[in-house]
Amino acid sequence: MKKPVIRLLLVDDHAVMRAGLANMLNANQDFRVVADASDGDTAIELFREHNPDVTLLDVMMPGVSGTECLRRLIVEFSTARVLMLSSSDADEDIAQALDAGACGYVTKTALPADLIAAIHNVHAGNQSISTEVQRRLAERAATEKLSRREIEVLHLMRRGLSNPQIGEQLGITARTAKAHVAAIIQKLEVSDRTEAVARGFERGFLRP
Amino acid sequence: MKKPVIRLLLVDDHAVMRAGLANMLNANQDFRVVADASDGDTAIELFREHNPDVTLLDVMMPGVSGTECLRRLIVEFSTARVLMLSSSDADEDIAQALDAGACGYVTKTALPADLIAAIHNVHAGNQSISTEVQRRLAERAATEKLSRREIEVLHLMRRGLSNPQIGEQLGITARTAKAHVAAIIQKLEVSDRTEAVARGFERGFLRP
DNA sequence: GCCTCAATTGGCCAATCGGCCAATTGCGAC
DNA sequence: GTCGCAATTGGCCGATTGGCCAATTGAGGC
Repeated sequence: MKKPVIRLLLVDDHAVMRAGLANMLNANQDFRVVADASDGDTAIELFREHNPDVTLLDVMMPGVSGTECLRRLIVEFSTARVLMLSSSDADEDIAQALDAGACGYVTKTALPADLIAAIHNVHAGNQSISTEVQRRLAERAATEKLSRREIEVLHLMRRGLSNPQIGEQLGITARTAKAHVAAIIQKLEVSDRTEAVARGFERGFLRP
Repeated sequence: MKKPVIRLLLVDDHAVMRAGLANMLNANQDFRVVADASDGDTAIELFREHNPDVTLLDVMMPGVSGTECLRRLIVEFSTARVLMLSSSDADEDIAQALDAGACGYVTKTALPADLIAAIHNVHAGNQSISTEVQRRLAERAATEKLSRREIEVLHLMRRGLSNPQIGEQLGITARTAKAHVAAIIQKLEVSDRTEAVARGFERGFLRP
């Protein structure tokens, strides 16, 4: 028994996925799933209780988002090793997760062997980011990112507000709102506000 | 052995999910996963080969969509029993799948026990639709649905085309394109084309 | 302390948008 | 065969949009 068992915490709102993962990982001698949660709050509680070696955390969750949950975990347990699992490959999700301190990012389309390798990697203290994810990150770095205010404006655009309405909502002039919209259109390299919103969904700034 | 084993085909582009499901379902005496596929074409081939009792089919797949795969299966094997598995709860997906002849629709947030019950249901020849899904369907029935042409126009709006450009693309007058856009805005109960596109993403007409 | 960048605001203009009126055609349903 | 609906097109008008010019302020980084 030179290899100690790696104790895992699973966090995913899809119960079927959790059960499936648990089954699969427990079948491997190297792992033992010690707890699983369907939401961020429960996840943090269970982390306190079990102090797992590696946490598998789904990015997309109702309520406390996966990324937000990650942030809170890192604040409380700076040594926590977290591997993000994601069905979304929106670059915004990836960047935010790694920014928040994730040790790795695996999309759910990855092969089981890749996932297992990633867990080992993360447990060993390395980063684990697939080439596909790295490509996405590079693509993102190439394009300008939106400022906080612009994200805010994008959310109002999505709800069908005109420039004057956006201004009113934010307590600024219609003219300024217009400037923000113009900046968004330019940065996202689109031709109008409608395509900007569409791009917002593609990039992960906006959620269905 | 009064209960014959239910032979299953799994179709999901997420390898991790497939492996997990297979593990979980094979652990149950009632089921045996006889094959699994990561895309629609392979799924149809494997169906021909194994003729499974029930097929679990993911809605969201790259290439041939889950719903399209379902349609083809039904054409070739009219008696095929297919249970749709979905991480999306967009009403458009649900309606299309059931329209195409799915025997049931289970979201991935369902409990494993619910999934198992659903498989039994479908195998017995019943429909299996969760109350949550039924609620969504009712909500959808309440609002008007878009015509084929309008869906087409919505896709062009999403790409940032103006009314004249949409007209050109479709070989119709700018004025007609405008009429379609107006119809879309009215049916989706939104205030402009931008919000219409956002709603398109929410409802499932558009994909990130 | 300086410097960059986000946020803010102004005017001007052609193009586009959304809403209102009304009309014809053709296909599938009952 | 008739009904309903989708698709098509027209004109008109006020509001909104996006692009272009330029400027000030304040916060955070080096």
